[in-house]
Amino acid sequence: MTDDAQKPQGKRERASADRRLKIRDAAMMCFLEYGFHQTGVRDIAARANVSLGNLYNHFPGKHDVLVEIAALEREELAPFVRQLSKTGPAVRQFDKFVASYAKYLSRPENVILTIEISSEAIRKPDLGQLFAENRSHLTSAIADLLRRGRDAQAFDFATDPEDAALMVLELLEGRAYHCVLNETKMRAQLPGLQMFLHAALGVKS
Amino acid sequence: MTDDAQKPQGKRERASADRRLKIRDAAMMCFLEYGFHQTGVRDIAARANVSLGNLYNHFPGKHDVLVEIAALEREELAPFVRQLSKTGPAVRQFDKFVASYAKYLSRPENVILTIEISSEAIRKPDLGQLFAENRSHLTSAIADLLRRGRDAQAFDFATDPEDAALMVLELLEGRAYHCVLNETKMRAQLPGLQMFLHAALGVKS
DNA sequence: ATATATTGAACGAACGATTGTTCATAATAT
DNA sequence: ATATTATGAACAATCGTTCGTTCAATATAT
Repeated sequence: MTDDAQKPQGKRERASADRRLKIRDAAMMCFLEYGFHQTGVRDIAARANVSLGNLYNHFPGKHDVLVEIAALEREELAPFVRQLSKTGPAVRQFDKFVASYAKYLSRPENVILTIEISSEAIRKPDLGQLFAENRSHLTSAIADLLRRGRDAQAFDFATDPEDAALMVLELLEGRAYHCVLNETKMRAQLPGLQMFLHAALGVKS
Repeated sequence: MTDDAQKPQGKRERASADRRLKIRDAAMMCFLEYGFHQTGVRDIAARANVSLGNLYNHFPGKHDVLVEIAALEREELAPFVRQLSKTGPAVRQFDKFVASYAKYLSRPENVILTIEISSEAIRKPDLGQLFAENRSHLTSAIADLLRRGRDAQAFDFATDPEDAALMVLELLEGRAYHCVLNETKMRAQLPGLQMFLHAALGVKS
């Protein structure tokens, strides 16, 4: 009868999960605004309207909150992977991916959080691995598409597809980062980017 | 008679300048090993064999030490700018630049320090500007070379040269960063990178 | 159905360590 | 003698984390 009949959760578990999300989101906003190391655990708790001690009931420590955010990023990347593995004309699909991922990267918060995570990942192996895995899902999906396109002679490039996929991604992210720092529009960069990529991948035009 | 006759410095000024360098280098090592925010001022002073208070005689604060390091990076980039503006066959010159800059980026300390600086630059305008200027010297030098090469029909690309130069740089740095995180050799990536860039810039082969 | 026991979320004071910076004092070069 | 540099103790603030405690929700026994 009650609405929690569908999901086998008690009031308690549900509330707890909500709190976790609230803390995670508050932390995201803080890390975004101040940076990871400039954010205190108290800042997160305050923004989440949660007591300091309670935060530690939901997370072992500050570091783990960032890990949770990195894991969230993985979920946000999943739709792009799915989109890439659809069937269809390779070039058209590639272009759609580039455009949509560029749009995703045009939101500064996505770029800044990625930088924050990746800079922390240098010295924190667990974050590093999570980050690398996130990335590798995307690149292998791109690589598959490139291979398929090359087999169908829609692409013509000599580089190893896996390498090429990495470079496509690095190019996209590099431009996005550049746009954030210089406060320019990512959208304005898209045509040039597309041309550059088409040339690099040998798209017939 | 004395060797400091050439440079009009007293013993004192010279010693002071040396101290400054020692502090700067010690800070570099610390930032490299622990990261900027994980490094305490005391760590820097200790590694430089300098008292805590004395460090503040040479630098207004911790932030300014990082600025000094960013300024050093500018000097390290200058040779590449000079190399780029030499005369000679455009493609050959471009390849030499890519190879030598890739070699520079193959040293992890260069990459990590750049990340450390750029991540701090997001929220510190002065660092951001310094960083952007460093970068723009390089890109405009690359852009000039690309323009020259295209005029001589050694290159064939449709993108705006300034944009193309940025993308070349982002690609190089992106790959370098990737190599640091995954602990792979930058040298192994160079051939694929060269091919990719040649295709993108329409180098006849 | 009612009473009792168990659980774990919520809280904020308290902890010890460390932060970046300042300052009075001592040493030293000019 | 004077001006500059070197020193480390002292400062206030903040750090991430732990603590004992309260209390509401759940599970169990009656």
